[in-house]
Amino acid sequence: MMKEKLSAYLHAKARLSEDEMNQILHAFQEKKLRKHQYLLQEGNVSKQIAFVTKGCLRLYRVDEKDVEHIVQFAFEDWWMSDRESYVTGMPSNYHIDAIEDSEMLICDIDTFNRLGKFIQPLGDLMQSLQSKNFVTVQRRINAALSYTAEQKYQELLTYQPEILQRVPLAMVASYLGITRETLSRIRSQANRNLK
Amino acid sequence: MMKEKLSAYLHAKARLSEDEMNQILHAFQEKKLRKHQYLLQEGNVSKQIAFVTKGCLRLYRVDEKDVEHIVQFAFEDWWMSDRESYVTGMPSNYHIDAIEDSEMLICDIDTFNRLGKFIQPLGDLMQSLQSKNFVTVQRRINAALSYTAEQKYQELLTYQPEILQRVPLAMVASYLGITRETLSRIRSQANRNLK
DNA sequence: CGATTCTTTGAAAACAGTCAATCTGTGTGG
DNA sequence: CCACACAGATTGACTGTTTTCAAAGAATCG
Repeated sequence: MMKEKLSAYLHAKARLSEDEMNQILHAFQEKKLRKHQYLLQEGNVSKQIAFVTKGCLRLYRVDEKDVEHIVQFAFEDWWMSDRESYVTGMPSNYHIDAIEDSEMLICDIDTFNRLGKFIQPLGDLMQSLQSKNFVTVQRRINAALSYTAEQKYQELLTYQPEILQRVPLAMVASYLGITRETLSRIRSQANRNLK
Repeated sequence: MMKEKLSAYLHAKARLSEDEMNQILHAFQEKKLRKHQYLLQEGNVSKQIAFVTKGCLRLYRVDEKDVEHIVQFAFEDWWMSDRESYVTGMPSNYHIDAIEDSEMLICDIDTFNRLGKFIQPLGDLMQSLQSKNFVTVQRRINAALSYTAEQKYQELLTYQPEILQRVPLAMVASYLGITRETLSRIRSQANRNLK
C-alpha cells in the first residue's frame, strides 16, 4: 500500500524499468508514526530519508528559550530528511516529528544516493527536486529578510496555501518566523479589509 | 592567468585527467568587470555561471521601495549564478554586479551541466558544493527567522567573518536583513562591552 | 460535559526602522 | 599641499511594528 504510493509517484516523475523500480522499492522500509511521535530527535546523526505517503511531518529547531522554529513541512508525496546533519556528519540540531498520524517509507541516505547514481532517471529526478527546493528556499530567505509579517503571510497564501489549510496556525506562525499572536492579528485584519 | 586559477582550484578539489581539465577550461570565457558594472540585470534570463578569480560579486534583489537586498557574495574561488532564474526559466528578479574591480570566468550553464554529467569528478564536486551551500542557506533561514539583529551579527562573525572584512558595512547590513544604522549601533555597543 | 488544544484580544514593553544631521576618511583637481 | 567632493559610517530623536505577558474565548475529543 505505501509502496504502491511511492511506485505511483516515481512512475509519474521518472521513466524507470520494472527492474529499476523494484530495486528502489526494495530499499525502503515502511514506518508509521502517530501524532507527536518522533522520526528524529536532536543530538542524533540522521542517515535516513523519508517519503511521506500519508499525514504530515515537520522539521524544526528548538532555540535557547525553548521556542520551536519550523524549517519545513512534508505532506503526502514529499520527501523529508535532515540534510544538514547528513552533509556535516554532525549530530542534528533538529527534530522531525509527525503532526498528524502518518505513514512513510524510510531509506538509508547512502543507499538512496547510490541508487541515484546508478539509476540515471532517479538521479535526474532528485537533481530536479533539489533545484525546485532551492528556489523555494531562496524565496523563503527573501521573505524572512525583507518582508513584514503581513507580507510574509500574503506570500504564503500565494505560494504555499496548502500549508495554511492543513497546519495549526501556531505552526504556520513558527514557519513564518512570527508569533502566533501577530499572525492572528494579521488574519483578523485581512478579513476586516475584505468586507 | 584566470584559467590558471580555475585550473588550480579544480586540481585541488577534484581528480581530473589532463584531457578533462582542458575540456572544462575550454568551456569558459574570461571577463572583467569594473566596480559597479553589471554581470546580470533584472529582467534578463540568466544562463551563465561565473567563477570569480579576483574581486567580488554580489547577487541582490531590489524591492518595491528601491531598497537592495543582498542574497549572496562571491569572492575569489567562489561560484556565482542566478540559479533561480535558470531553474524557473523566468526573467530574473535579481541583479549581479561587481563591488570591486573583478575578474571571472564565464560558462553557459547548460554546457557546464553537460560537462558535469560526463565528467564524474566534476559532477561530484558540484554536488558537494551544492550540499555545502544548502547548509549555509539553511543557517541563513534560521538566522533570518529567529535571531535578533545582534544575534545575526554574531553569527556572521562566527561563520563568515571574511564578509565583514571585505565588504562595506551597508552591504553587510543588507545581507543580514537589517538597516545600516542598526548594524552600526550593534557594533558600537559590542565595542563598548569589550572594554 | 470536562479537559486539552488552539486561537484571539488587550495593554505594555522592546526592538528595529526612519529621517535628518554630522563625522570620517580618501582621492582629485587646483 | 590644501580644499573640496564624495562615499561610507555614525549618532540622536522619533515612529512604528512586533513581541511579550496575561487572560479569555473557541473548538475538538474522549
